[in-house]
This record gives sequence, C-alpha cells and structure tokens, in this order.
Amino acid sequence: MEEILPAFDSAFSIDCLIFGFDAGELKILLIERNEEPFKDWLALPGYFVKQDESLDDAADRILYELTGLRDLPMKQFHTFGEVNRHPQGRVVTVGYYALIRINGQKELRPISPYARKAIWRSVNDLPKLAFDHSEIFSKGFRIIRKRLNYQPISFDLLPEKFTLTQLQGLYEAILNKKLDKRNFRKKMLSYGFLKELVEKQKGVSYRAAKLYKFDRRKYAKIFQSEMTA
Amino acid sequence: MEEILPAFDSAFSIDCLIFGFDAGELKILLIERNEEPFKDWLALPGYFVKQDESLDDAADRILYELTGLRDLPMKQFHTFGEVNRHPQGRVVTVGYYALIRINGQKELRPISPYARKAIWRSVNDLPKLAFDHSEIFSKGFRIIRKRLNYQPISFDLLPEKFTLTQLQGLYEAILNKKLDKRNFRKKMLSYGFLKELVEKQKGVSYRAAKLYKFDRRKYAKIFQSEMTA
DNA sequence: ACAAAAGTGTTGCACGTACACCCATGT
DNA sequence: ACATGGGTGTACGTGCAACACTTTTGT
Repeated sequence: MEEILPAFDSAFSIDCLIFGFDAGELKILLIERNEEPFKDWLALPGYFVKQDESLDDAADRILYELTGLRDLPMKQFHTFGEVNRHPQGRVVTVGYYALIRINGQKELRPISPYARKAIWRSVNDLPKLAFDHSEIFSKGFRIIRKRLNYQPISFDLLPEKFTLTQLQGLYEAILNKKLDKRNFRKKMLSYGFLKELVEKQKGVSYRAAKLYKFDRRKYAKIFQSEMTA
Repeated sequence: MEEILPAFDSAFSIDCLIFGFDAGELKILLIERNEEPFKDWLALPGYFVKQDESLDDAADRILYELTGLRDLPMKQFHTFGEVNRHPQGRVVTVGYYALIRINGQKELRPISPYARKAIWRSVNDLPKLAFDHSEIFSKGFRIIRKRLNYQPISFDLLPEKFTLTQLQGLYEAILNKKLDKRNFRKKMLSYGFLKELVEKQKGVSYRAAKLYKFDRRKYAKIFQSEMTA
C-alpha cells in the first residue's frame, strides 16, 4: 500500500463468511484479491453495496460475482464500523454468513475480475486476511459456534446422504472438541428430523454405516419459533 | 411529506432501542421529532454517523444528543438496509439496544434541537413510529426476549435494591406471560448472583419483602463465556 | 379481622453425561 | 485372523414444571 489510492467519502459493503465441510475439516471460502488495496492477499468475499439494492440483495450479488456461488441462504451476523478499517475511506461493512455443502456446489469461478480465484481454506489454517477480515471471521465463527449449542444448523454442510459419524465429525469440527458417540446419536435421533435410509455406505473397508437424510419439514416444524426470530 | 426534502446520496445512521421498567410495565424511550421528515412523529432516538467516529461511538453520542442519557452499555442487534427505508436517500441504519433503570437516570433532556422531547412509552401501547422504526422495534424486542431465555439480562432495568416479586414482574413483562412464583425464586436464587440484604421493603401495607442486590462479580464469573461473544 | 402480598417443598419428568463392549465388513 | 469403524443401553444427577397453604404486616 505504498501507492496512492483513490479516496471516497463513505460507503457500505458486505463481507461473506461461507462455511463448508470437507474431509473432516471445517473450511471457509476466501478469494485471492486482484486489486488494490491488499492486492494478492486472501480476503473474505466482499464488495460495495449499490445505491439501489438492499443489503440482502447485495450479499447475494456480491457473493456470486466473486465466487460464482448463487442464492445461498445467507444471514446477517454483525456490522463492523471502525473508522479506519478500510484504507480508502469510511466503509461500514455488514457481515453475512452461510453454511453450505462443498461438493454439492459447482466449480468456484469468480465472475468479477476483482477476485483472481476463490478457494476453500481450513479454518484452522488461516493466514492473516486483508483489511480487518481476520476479526470479522473470528467474530462470525464465535457467533455460529454458539448458535450450534441451542439449534442444529449443520445439515447444510453435509452431503444429502450422510452417516451419523460424519455428522458427529462435523459437530466436533465446529465445536472443536470430542463428543461421546452414544450420547450424540441418541440426541440427534431423538430430534426426529433424521430419516434413516435403506441404503448403506459403500466402498469402505469396514462395516458399512447406515445413511441418513435430513428431513427439512420436520426440522421446520420443531424449530419454527427459532426461525422466525 | 408533501414538501420537497433535501436529498443525499448515502449515509449510515444509528437507531437506539432503550428499554426501561417502571410501574410493572416495560417501556421504551422515544423522541418527538422536531424536523422533517416525519416532523412531530414519535421515533426511536437515532441520527447519522459522522465520518470520523466508529459506530459504537456514534451510538453513544447520538443517544446523548437526543435524550440526554450518556454512556449506556449499548450493543448492536441488527442492521437495516432496505433501499427506500428513508425518504431522503439511501440510509443504512444500525440498531443498538440497552436496558436501563428509569428512575436511576437523570431527567430526559434532548441536547439537539432535532428532538423536541424524549419520553418513555409502554411497549404495549406504541403508535406507528417514523420511518421503519416500528419494524426495528419489533425485531429488536424479539431478539432481546429470546436472549432472556438463556441469559439473565434484566438487572439493569431494576433499582439497585429490589424484591423478588419485582424481578419476577420484570420477567413477566418482557416474556409477556405469567411465571410460577416458587419456581422463579428457586431458579433465580440458585444462580447465586443475588445478594440478600438485611433491609426490607418499606411503606407497603402488607408484609414487607426482603430486598436483594445484584452481584455483578458473581454474575460475570458465571456468564463470562456469554459475555465475550 | 381482613386484605394483600411474602414466603416456602415435594414430586415427576425430560434431558445431559459418563461409560465399554460386541458386531459387521473388507483385506 | 485382524483391523476398522458401526452400533448399542444403563444409571445417575440436574434442571424444569406443576402445584397450595401458612405467615407477616398495615389498616
């Protein structure tokens, strides 16, 4: 940032925290920036909101332009407004998050030249990110982890059919601690929104596990009070 | 709003949801607007953020200027960014809230001429507010009510010394339902952050109740994990 | 004496937690 | 046969909900 950058008065932007789960690891979607400031740095997918679009609309558009992912159910988690968080001027940014299936998505392919590419990185192996994105990540991750304690939010991270061990691995990755297998299964099954399939796991060199599906209708019935808030 | 109003490009603002408790009723702090747009309407205390102040700083300043209240522990709860929420231009507003003692505060006295006066109104008796402030109120109230289910947040609303019946009345006002007296007392006392005083209630024409104080240190020890998030 | 609110315990149920062994399958 | 994860049950403690009567005080 030794160069002189254009300045602007004030603006708002969106930054997206997109979580995915793959190979037993919780990952986050980052872009490689192709523009100053912070050219070549890794950053959260984020950009400016246009005059005539709502924040929610902007979040969808921006994520699409920078990563090729579209129509994710993103939600706001916090707004960041320190005066000097952006080197070019006053930018207040609204943080959005979503949890998605990595493999269920098509290829990552930025539309805008502003991102060179989009990549998944393990949350346990993050470099320092552009702007204050490292802090935005920490704050968002903390909020999501906390939410997991009183509301299951993790089914969007798994493939459509999954085993209970995979589900447990996901919880352990988010909460960053080991859970008891029997208790975990008992609790999950007691909710009643897991549908047991006849189909079993394939291609493993040990006893094949039952596959399950997530029943969105039952889930919605149980947690509707949570969802309206 | 038949008049022509000055227009501006885009800006961010703060709106404050200040809850108080008095005479068994949960109240909210409103201002009577003294400027267009929405002159003479009731509104949440709110105004524009300056170029050189953070959102948190702006929230403190704005609340002070419009109501005379200062240094409340306000926290962000949501950001509102619909395109046409403000008639003069694009304004994204960040909602902050706080819970305070009504009687512990000095008089309400707006500093800025922008508010004619500041008043407390029962949350059960709110008129339509200026801008989208009615929706901001609903959203914030819902969030706070929900939080009360898993974290006591209500001590700031009571006088320093209070009876358990007062505390219960407060919970009932927020949750909008009756609670069982014995269960409520058992639960509250079991937390261990209520200090029983020797002093008793005075001036009542029935058996005087014990007074209690809230022990902030013990509370912080118990809920520290909640507070850092 | 009466009115008004203060104060007080027990029981059943649901839920979380701790804990260890046999089973099925592929190599 | 063995290695690997799949799958299962019990016992205990904790916390919440339901429920009604006696006590104290001021008038």
